[in-house]
Amino acid sequence: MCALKDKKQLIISAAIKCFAQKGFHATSIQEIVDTAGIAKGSVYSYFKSKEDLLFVAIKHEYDRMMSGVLSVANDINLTPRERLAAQFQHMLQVTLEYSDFIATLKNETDLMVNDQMKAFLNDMHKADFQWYCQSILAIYGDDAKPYVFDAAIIIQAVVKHFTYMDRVQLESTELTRFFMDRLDDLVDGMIRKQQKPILNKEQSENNANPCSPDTSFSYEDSLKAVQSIRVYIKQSKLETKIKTASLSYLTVLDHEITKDQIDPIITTAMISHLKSLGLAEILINLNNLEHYALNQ
Amino acid sequence: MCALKDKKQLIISAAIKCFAQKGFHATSIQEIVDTAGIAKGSVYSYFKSKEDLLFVAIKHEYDRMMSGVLSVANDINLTPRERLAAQFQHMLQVTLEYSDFIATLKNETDLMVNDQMKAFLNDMHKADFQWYCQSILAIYGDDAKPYVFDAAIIIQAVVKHFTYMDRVQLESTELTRFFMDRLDDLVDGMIRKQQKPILNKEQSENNANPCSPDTSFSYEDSLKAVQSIRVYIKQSKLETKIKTASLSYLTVLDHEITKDQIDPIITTAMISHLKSLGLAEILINLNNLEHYALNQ
Amino acid sequence: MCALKDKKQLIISAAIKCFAQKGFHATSIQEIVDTAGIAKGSVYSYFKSKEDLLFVAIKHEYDRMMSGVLSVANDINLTPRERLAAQFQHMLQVTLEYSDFIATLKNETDLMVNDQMKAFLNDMHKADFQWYCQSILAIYGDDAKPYVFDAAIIIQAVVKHFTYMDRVQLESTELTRFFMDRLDDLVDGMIRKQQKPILNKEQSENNANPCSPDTSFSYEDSLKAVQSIRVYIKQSKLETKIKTASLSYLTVLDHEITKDQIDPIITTAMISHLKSLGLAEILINLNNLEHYALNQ
Amino acid sequence: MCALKDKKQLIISAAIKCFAQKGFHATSIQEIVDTAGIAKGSVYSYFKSKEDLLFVAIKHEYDRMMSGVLSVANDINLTPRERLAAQFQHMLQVTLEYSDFIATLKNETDLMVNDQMKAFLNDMHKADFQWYCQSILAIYGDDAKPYVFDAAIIIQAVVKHFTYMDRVQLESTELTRFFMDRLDDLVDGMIRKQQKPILNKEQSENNANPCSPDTSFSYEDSLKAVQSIRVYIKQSKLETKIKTASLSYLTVLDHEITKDQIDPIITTAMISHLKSLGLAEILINLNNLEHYALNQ
DNA sequence: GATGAATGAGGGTTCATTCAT
DNA sequence: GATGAATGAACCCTCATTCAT
Repeated sequence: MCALKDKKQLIISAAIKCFAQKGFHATSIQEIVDTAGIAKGSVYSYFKSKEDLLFVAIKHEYDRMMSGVLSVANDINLTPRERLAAQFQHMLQVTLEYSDFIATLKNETDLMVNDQMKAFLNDMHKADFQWYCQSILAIYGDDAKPYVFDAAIIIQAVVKHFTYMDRVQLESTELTRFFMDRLDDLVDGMIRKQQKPILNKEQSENNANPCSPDTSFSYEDSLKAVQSIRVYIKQSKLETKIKTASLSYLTVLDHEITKDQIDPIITTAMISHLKSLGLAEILINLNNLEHYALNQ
Repeated sequence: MCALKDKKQLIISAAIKCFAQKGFHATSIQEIVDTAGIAKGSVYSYFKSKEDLLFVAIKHEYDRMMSGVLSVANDINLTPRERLAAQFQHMLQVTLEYSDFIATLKNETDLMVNDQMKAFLNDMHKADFQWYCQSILAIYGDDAKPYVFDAAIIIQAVVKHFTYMDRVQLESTELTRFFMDRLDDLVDGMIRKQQKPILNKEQSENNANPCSPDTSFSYEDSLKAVQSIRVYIKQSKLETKIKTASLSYLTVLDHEITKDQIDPIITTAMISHLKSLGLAEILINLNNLEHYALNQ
Repeated sequence: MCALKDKKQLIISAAIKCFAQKGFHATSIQEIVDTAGIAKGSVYSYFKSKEDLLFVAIKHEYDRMMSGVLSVANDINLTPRERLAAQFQHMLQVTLEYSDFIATLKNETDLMVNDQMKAFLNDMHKADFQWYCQSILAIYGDDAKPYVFDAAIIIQAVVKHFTYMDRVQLESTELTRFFMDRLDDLVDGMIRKQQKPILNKEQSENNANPCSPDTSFSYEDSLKAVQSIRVYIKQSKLETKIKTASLSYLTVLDHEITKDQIDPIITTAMISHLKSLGLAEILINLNNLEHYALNQ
Repeated sequence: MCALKDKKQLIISAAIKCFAQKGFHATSIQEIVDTAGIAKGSVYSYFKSKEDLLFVAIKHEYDRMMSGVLSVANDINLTPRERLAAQFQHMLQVTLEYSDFIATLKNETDLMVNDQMKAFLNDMHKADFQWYCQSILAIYGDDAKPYVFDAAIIIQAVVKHFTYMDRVQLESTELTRFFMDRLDDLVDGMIRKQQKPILNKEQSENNANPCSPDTSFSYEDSLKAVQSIRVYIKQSKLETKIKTASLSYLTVLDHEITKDQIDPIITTAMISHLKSLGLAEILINLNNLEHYALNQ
């Protein structure tokens, strides 16, 4: 009964371990199945392809790790400061358990095998960043408001750096205290100095964005992008009504792009509608289209 | 002669550009030569293999970038604080020029194709970190001494994070001011709070060390390592004198390892001599031997 | 200089020979390269895929064979009867030379690996049939007009059967005489009996039609078909003007299909335009769309 | 018992349907079981292998179709002409019911997966042809005798062509009348013109023969063939009496082959006896032996 | 008897590397 | 020195077949 789940998890664990050691592209399916101790063909009972295995594995490990982290981080009996500290502490504690997953994540470019992965990694970074922003605002109040992004990006960088430092065994309680102290130092300093912040909202959203719009996006690329989105939507399981509407928006988009003069209002509106579908798989293409359309 | 150099540089640039976009393993030689506009066979006139191309390209771009950075950073007319600021500023300014190189570096695991690359990346990180340590000590004096590593690792993390944030165009003067201010905030806070530092020298040396000594290094492994080094040195193009001396050191090392009681002084001395040859290819084996010998 | 052409021809010959012996799907690339005496990878220098190799090989052999057949068949110094006889004779004479190609063609279903192949085989059959129709009309005059299709399909069947009868060595002059005599017998009999013919124009067009419109074509299929055509046209090398226009027609088609009531006039017009592009690759989809649209 | 039969028939029907659509090699067991709505393993309860499934399915469908065709065709109350007409008509009427089977047969090469299949398809063609020969002789009398093979091969070609023309719905009564009329035209013409016929008995036997005896059959091959037949008979489920007799015949055959002078009478007799066992599996070997023995 | 997860040989394809021109 | 056709190892993936349940 549980055999299926177990085997899938077995493959995921083996894959994550291999990806951590050699990266996605340098890892062969053979190495994964050898690690898992199963036959080559079995992988394809559970995953459509090597790419799919990567995506499912990353997503699954992320969810597994986050479920623990968030349960602690969202404890409503804690003050915001205690909550952030709790989150730090928990994350540091599970670092070892998820060391392979974390090591796998270090190879951004290598993991971006398709738009789905790009969108997922992007979402991960953004969610991470936003949580820091919220925490900082809650802890330090309105005085810190202008510096939320500046502080968040620093703390994100530091935490990432420490979790990526493999094999170093640091005591998590002390390290948590250290992070909180440094955050205090930073925010206090920022508020005291009252200088212009480095990052505004928009810039911060590009933070560590592994799929920020491709500036070399061409006319042909945009046509392909529309096409690709159309295909995705058509085969999606959206309500018929929404699907039809979305396809209409796409047609409009197509017309706009083909025109000599792109109307930014219409284009933005259409893209906005499509973004609101919440389909991570097409997000990157929408971003690219948006960037292309607004810079013609 | 110059034509040769030009072509080599052309290939390196094309390779770095491709590696930046897709990673090392996902980039084919064909893509590189297409980008460079040359024939496939030509790559092998200048580089032994794809791995060699990666190594030479990374090293070359690193040297090129560093020559600029260091020339500014080592300006003796500046105070230590001004020097660090100058280094920040310069690094931020050249970020765009070296964006492909920087993007290539983001994929640590993907780049570690052999011991040579591992050793080189490790050295890069260490040199970086040590420069920050020295700067901090020089700027903040003895009060900061206990916190040098803590501060250095944070500032390293932050700078790396910002340089890796691609395409975000921030004004370098402001950003430099920002980095310096944050460093002030952090070091001031650390000194004021007078808490126990997080990192000691040893731990800091493992910082972001992608090829720290393999702790599972066995007796057999160490024998193999010595043998492997011996082979490498024999076929190397070192001066005869130096080569002979090095092989003698190796013989001593071999004896030590085989003994029941390894003499740390002798062992360290031999390894130190061998490290001073500057042969990146044997560095990792030397590190592993060192770790093994000192932990018996 | 000719090496490239030679090698391509070598691969084609080997492939056709293998396909003739075992069929397309049962033939591995390894067998083909063993037959050709080259390395596996070389196939992919000349052909995109095994499917592409099949298509190019069939098309190439067909053209090669037809160039000879047609040059004889179109000799304007001959009477229609002599022309048909000349065509028979020539075809029988080259049967041996092209025996592998002819044997390959016996496996209709096995060869229909994609729409391109389906369309090509269909076109082959149709061209064949039409040539017989024209010849019969030219030889026997208006009296034979009602029976053109009936006679043509019989003679086509017989010729095909004899060319497919491998290993039987029949004298081509006698066989040609035989074919002409039998055709005389048949047409004379038909005219004499003055019965209703079996085939009308429409039915005859379905003769051995391996890709007549798929009657189970669904709404989703039609959307996919439009999509597929759009992709094909976009990546085609049509003039920009024509491409743009074609894409507009497609958009209109898309709208029509999505509507509750499909307008047959508009739909037919759009499909007609697209058919006139002469792109064999999209022909089958257009046929399917036409059939679907007109039967809603 | 009946459930078993039903399931076997279910698998056969599903298999034939799939083979018709995509051919044997391009059809996977998975597709067949999906079509049948059963589990993958079940196929192997009823069939030894995919090849066996093909063979049994083809044979089964052929028998099923022929039982109907023959029951009509052998009606002794009809004149020979009425009998042939009845056979035509019946065949045309069941064309739809057996359309998948007929479509499957179109791919001769694809179906020839082993000697068993080759022999079976060959036998099918021969039986077909011989029935036409007999019918023609019975209808047109001795005048037609020289032209029996010529007429039969034409009518076989035409009927095959029409049955292979899928989806064309022609009225079977009219088509039967058409076939009979055309046969009249052809035979009348042949008798009237009194020319030398194209095919003699021997040539006609090669008609569409997909597995005529292997002319390169060697002495060693013939020994192997006898051995192979012996093994097959030993493990067969023949009556003990028949089995013993058959093995004796084989021993005689063995002796003959080993002799310097093979006695054609004895050899032919032995082979004839063995052929009469009706074991398709050994037929091809018997044919090869016969060919070898009679050409020494 | 029925099932479908597991197996691994073998398929098509890619690509680093070589070498004759 | 420059070229790119040729090579074949190794990749990802499919699928006929087996077997424990």
